[in-house]
Amino acid sequence: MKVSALILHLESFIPLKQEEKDRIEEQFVPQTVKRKHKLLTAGEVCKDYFFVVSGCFRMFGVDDKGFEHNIQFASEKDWIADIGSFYSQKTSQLNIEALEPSEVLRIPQLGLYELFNNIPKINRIFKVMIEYKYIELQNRVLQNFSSTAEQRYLAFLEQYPHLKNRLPNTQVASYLGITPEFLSKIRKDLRDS
Amino acid sequence: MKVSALILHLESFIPLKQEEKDRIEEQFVPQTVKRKHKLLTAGEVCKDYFFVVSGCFRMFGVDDKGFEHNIQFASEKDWIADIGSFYSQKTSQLNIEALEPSEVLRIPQLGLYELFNNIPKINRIFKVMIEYKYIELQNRVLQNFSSTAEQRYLAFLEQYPHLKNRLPNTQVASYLGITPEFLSKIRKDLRDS
DNA sequence: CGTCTATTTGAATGTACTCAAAAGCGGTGG
DNA sequence: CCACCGCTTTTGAGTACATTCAAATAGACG
Repeated sequence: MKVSALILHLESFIPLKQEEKDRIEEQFVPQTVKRKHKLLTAGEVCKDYFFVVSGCFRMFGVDDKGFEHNIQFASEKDWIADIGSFYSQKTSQLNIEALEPSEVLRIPQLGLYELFNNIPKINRIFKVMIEYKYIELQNRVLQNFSSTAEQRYLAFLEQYPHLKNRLPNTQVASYLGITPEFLSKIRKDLRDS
Repeated sequence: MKVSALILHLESFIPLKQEEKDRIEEQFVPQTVKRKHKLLTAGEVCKDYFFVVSGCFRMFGVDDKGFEHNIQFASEKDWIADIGSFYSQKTSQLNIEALEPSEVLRIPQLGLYELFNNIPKINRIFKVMIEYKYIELQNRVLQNFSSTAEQRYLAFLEQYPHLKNRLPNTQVASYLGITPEFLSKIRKDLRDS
């Protein structure tokens, strides 16, 4: 049952009453996503928040030269949405795309607001979740400034061991902010040493 | 009165009852901070959250070569803390330092938790605040990947006009992730063109 | 007024990118 | 089961963006 993964995840933050669980389950819609299919396309408004039950996604932007830059990956038990677009209901500059066949639980804006208004715990859980994500991003900014591409690659392997054998290197390179060619050279150097 | 700046700021998110305002004011301690004085030093635990009433701060990390990297600035009506350290009560790797003579309102961990537990609105306000900061950071990551130092400098000037004539260029360079020398060359090129 | 810090400038260097091309790998259809 | 296609990975040569180091100049604060 897909929804149980979500409830399990939420309860790892704060235990929920049965009545609360029921109300939460009501708002989520299960969805199967094919590889390369997009949950969000730049130019659209991000109307839903997604909880990843299985599979893997990337969120990326495209610069003026047409190059894609991965901002984050999301796999099992992770959340993904362009929260800037979601809360403002302005068009998004970002894309969310499945890197594998995946299953998600989708909650539309109104459904989530319903939960925020009626279940205070959900507010607290979402506050804590975004705090974690904020800390992660902050570390990433700091790391991008203070270390070489090779050090960042090694740090990525340590921090996301469950992703390293699952993603093509071109996706990892895009996440690290380097070209696939350069990542290939880094990997060669690491093998040789 | 220092505290009124805080209440005004909070009410820009959600209106508060007089009773709530009183409870909030109780928890904050006004503090004057001299230039170059630190609110947080790497190696300590971040025990307080700060609201900046006047002045300006930088938060920075130091890499293994001893170079400082500015993660964020905080001036009037902004909040600053190493939230990773604050919530986990583990030692921080970051420093928070006044760039100008400043005034802050300090709230200790217990005081903030008291507010979180007794005033649900405060939870929602802090959730929204961190969401804004998250979006800002995300844009910064994307920009660092997709544009040159010159473009990032121009974007910085546009995004933080109130800071541009207030900060030494070495601080701006550290925020942009470049050397002061290179920023100087960028500024020269912009003047010449 | 002196000291300390910030800014500018230049030459040599390094890290990562561009472009091009070849080799590898996995899946699909005949 | 093999051949082919698309996509990823590797390799190399030349280049660009940004750094390092050093030194001169300018500014700011006490």
